[in-house]
Amino acid sequence: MLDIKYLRENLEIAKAALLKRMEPEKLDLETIISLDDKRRELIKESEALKAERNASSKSKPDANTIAAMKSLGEKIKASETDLNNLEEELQDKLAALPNIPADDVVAGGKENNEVIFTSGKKPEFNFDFKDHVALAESLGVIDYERAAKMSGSGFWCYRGMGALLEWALLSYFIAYHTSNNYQFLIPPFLLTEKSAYTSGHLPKFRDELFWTQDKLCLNATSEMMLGNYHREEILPSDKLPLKYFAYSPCFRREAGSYRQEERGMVRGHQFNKIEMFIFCKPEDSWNLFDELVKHTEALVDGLGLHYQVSKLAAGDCSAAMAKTCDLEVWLPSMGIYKEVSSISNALDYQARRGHTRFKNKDGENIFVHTLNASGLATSRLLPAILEQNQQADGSVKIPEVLRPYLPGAPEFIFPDNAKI
RNA sequence: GGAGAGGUGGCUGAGCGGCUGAAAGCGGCAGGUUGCUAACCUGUUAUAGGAGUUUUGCUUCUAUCCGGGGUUCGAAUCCCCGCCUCUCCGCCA
Repeated sequence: MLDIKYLRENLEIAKAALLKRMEPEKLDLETIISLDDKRRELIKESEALKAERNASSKSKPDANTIAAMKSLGEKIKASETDLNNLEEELQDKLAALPNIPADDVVAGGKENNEVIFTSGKKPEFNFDFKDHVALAESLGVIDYERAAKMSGSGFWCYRGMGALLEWALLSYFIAYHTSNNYQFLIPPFLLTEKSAYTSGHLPKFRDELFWTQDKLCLNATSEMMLGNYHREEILPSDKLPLKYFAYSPCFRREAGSYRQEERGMVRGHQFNKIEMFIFCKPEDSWNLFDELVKHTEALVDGLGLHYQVSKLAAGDCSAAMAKTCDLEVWLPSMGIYKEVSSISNALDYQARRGHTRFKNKDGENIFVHTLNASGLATSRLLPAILEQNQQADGSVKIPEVLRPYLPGAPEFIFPDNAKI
């Protein structure tokens, strides 16, 4: 959420910046400001009435005063109702505004995304290469059919070497983040509606979430959890920045999104992800943003995959974020790069919603900045590893960093002709 | 799922429907005392939002005792609903 005071004082700057990501006809800051003007008037009015009441309630009033206060009480109630309605309207309008894009974020949508870094080269195959679905089938690492039988479409079951490889990836990430002094959290995988609002995923993604009969929803990214971790807290300033990473499965309905381009594990209802999350002082957030980009790059470099990093245009960043970079791995069978990590700086936008603050030198409570980055989502890495590392004989070379986490530290996965 | 107990400032913990933003203690901060430390003494000590102002300080008002409603001229205090914590019983692939 943006700061109404900031908007009042920097109307033109804010407007210009927001237009980088919004349609002009959808941006109406003037209405918001005038609602706030009205809100201030009502506060003045209602507080004057209350002051009057408080003045005569300091001691026992006489009969006349009691009669007068009775009608005053009704006025107060009416004025409070007006104020509440108005505040709700203002909050809704304010909450619907996206974050102000950072200065170096260009205007427009996806088409203006800019590749800022490329690592490695597209692998070339002098044989008929397979896509990851075919590879997973012949290697016996993923069981799509039985997963569909158990859970319906959009799920898969890791099997044997596939399950071990998935676990190895997670272990590799965990070891990496731990060595960088990020603290490991395994959060609950169900969260309350309030938490989903605070994280900014509601109301927008209501239909994308799975809901339980207890009005809890399944975690769709642990960013939802981590953003709430220090909700309504004043963090000790000497403990900042607080660096966390969390593991969680992520559940998404992905209603109606199936396309040929998203076969296999590229998009599903459940996948594993490790998420980095930082709470920091405002002056540190852009340095930490760069740090997060470096960490995600280092993880993919370690796996030896070809990838690119894109800086997203304003319209393609999620609403809470001032700037986002995506790290995308190359999927040869599709001829495209697919996102495995999204690195974002929310500035104080999320913290304002969650009331996460710290005390600065002058004793003032200031909203922290929050950043998050996947580190990483496995469901597109495994396809990239299978496809980019496939050999002429149908085997797949296992990235060296993962071998220590696999029994016998194997160099290759071979087709499994004995599977049932 | 059933029965009960509870939730008050940074912490412990009082609290009678009105003079209680809230006693007392602890802690924190500033100062004093003091060879040093400890002890002691004095003062100070929440957050948010309005308004004013000689505008970075100060004045003033309002709200906040888990949250939301209600009763009342007036609620930390009484009533209802919810959330959370604890105890006991039941259930538990």
